[in-house]
Amino acid sequence: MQKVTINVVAKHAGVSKKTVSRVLNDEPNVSQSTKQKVTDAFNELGYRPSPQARGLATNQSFLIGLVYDNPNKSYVSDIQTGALEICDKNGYHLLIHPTDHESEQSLTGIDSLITESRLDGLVLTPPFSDMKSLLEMLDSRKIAYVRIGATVMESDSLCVISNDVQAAYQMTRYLISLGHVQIGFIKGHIDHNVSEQRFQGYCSALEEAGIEINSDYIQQGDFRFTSGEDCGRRLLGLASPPTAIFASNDYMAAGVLKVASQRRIMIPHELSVVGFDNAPICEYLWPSLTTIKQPVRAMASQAVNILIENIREKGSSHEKRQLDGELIVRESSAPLRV
Amino acid sequence: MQKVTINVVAKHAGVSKKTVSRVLNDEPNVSQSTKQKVTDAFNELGYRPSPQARGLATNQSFLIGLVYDNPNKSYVSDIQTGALEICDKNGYHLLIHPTDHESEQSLTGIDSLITESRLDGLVLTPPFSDMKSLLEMLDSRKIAYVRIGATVMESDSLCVISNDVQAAYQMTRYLISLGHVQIGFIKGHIDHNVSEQRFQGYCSALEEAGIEINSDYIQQGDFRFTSGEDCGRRLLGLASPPTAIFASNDYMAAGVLKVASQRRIMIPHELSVVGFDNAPICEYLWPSLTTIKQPVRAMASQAVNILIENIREKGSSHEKRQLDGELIVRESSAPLRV
DNA sequence: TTGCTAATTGACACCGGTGTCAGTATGTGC
DNA sequence: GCACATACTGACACCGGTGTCAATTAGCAA
Repeated sequence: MQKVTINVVAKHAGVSKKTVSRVLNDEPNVSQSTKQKVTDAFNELGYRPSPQARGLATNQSFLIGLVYDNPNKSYVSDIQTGALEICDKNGYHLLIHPTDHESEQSLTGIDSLITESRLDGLVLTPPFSDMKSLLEMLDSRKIAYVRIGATVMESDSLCVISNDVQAAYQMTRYLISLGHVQIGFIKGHIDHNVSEQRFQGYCSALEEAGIEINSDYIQQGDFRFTSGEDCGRRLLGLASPPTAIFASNDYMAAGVLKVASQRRIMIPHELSVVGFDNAPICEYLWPSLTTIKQPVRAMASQAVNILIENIREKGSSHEKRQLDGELIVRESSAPLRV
Repeated sequence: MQKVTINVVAKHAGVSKKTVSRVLNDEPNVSQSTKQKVTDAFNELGYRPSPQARGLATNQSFLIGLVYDNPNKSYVSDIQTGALEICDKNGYHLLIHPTDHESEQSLTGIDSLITESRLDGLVLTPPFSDMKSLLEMLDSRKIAYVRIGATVMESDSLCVISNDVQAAYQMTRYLISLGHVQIGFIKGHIDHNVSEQRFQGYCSALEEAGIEINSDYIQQGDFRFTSGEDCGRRLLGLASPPTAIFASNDYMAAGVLKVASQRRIMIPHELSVVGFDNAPICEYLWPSLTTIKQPVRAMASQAVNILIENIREKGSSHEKRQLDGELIVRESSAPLRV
């Protein structure tokens, strides 16, 4: 069984290889009858065009790079799944590129990834979505890219973001609807723009409900488990502690759960604790964690979708899309006990 | 700034493109002076050879596929990290291919991945490592592959495995050393060969210590959180419950923790609970979980290492490697209270 | 039927590298 | 000095597709 090349197909169908190429690419000006002959030959021979040769001729690689630096393995996995789904559908492949965003080499690493692999496009996740030097490099090299979860807007780039303000607002309203008034909040890492957005959602829900914002109830965390413990300890140590705590992510919420458990505080009866992100731990904690599920996977697939569209149309579109999060109620939240 | 091809380099260095190619591939029979000229040209022009063209000429793709179907995102992430590390070092790229091992299409999916992307090699993770139909297909198509965590041995294939028997033995010995004699065990999914291996390790440690194996203490789980709950409930409901429970993975151990917590059983003072795998939840649970850390990442990098070696040497080696796990002691285990 | 436009097809160069092989330069033993 | 092996080097075809452009065929009005 020798290799089935375009020449073999052409001979088999009795046409020139250029005509085979035309059928392959759905080009116009091919008669129905020849098209049929060629298609039959495809099937009979089990022909698969070589992406290498194709790429060499068209200066494409059918490769899309995914850049990330996220310790949250679940997030990365969801992003990959969403991206792959669309890549597969369109005959593209995904090259994953985890890299340390604080390292000097991350930029040159991405640079050489592009030149070496001849990437057709790049998917950026936070914090790369907002990394100015990177965006400038990509712009100057005219590489197509799409930014996921970017907070700094630029008019001429593709972008898919989640509505964190709205999600945090929704969560806070939910807690209020349970009767809570004393609601603590643990902020995320100060460098991450989403931290501010989530805090904003919290604030606007309180304001809307006419609840005064108590600065004692607001603690600065950094998205890590241990910071959740610290902030939880401070909140629960207050003279008049909150009856509900909203942590900006699930790991910090888990930290609060631990502290509460150590102090024999019954959750959710004495205290409601909620998180953000729907990390896998939510289900394995006891009690399981009420949280916001981010449309991570959907964001990734939409991102790749508009990226591929953009590649095909040579950068004509500048689409931006925004997706909403979803409230997932589990065991860690309950109505306020009167 | 036009594209820097091999022709440009050749002109710049004043040699033929073939000579440039020789330097590129470290071929013999190039004089020191020419080599220097060409190398200088490389640097001055920032030349990067096109993998597409190279691949077209040599019938290689410099692409390695990674096949998996594992709901454990942390495991997948570690595998990817380990594999990528070595790929990068050797100028290969990794194509990830998650697929449902129970689906009929998984086999054809892998098949078309190979033909379409012209993969140079494949890394298989469980359960694909032991999927006979897949291995036969790869053998007949003469695709190089390496199996991670395979349990069925075949003499002529590359293989990297972990020593689960030894790890489970080590864990059980640790519990015994704490003074425990009544040690419960929750078996893993009956279809996974590692389940039996872990159970074996448990048994042999007990035997060695002269502790009789009590069949009441052995429960059949399926690696899932809920099965951990069920088995935990049964074990703790015994007239003479165990003082330590060894679950075959961390999720089931988390289930036991939940049940214990609901029953107000103090861990680790009244009951030691240990898991296996070192999943991320170990650190976020309270108390944090004593477990076995599998050398997942190292296994992946070694796998890719021997795979690439094999590709280069045209399948001459049939190496097998075995790596040991590591006991990680956290808060969930303590000496038996007398 | 003729003339003209539009649709269809194929010859051939080219993408950017590598393999083959023949040609030239260099070194060695006599 | 010569014969010969050995070290370098480059011309050219080729990998498997696509782009260009010219040639052929078909369709249709006059």
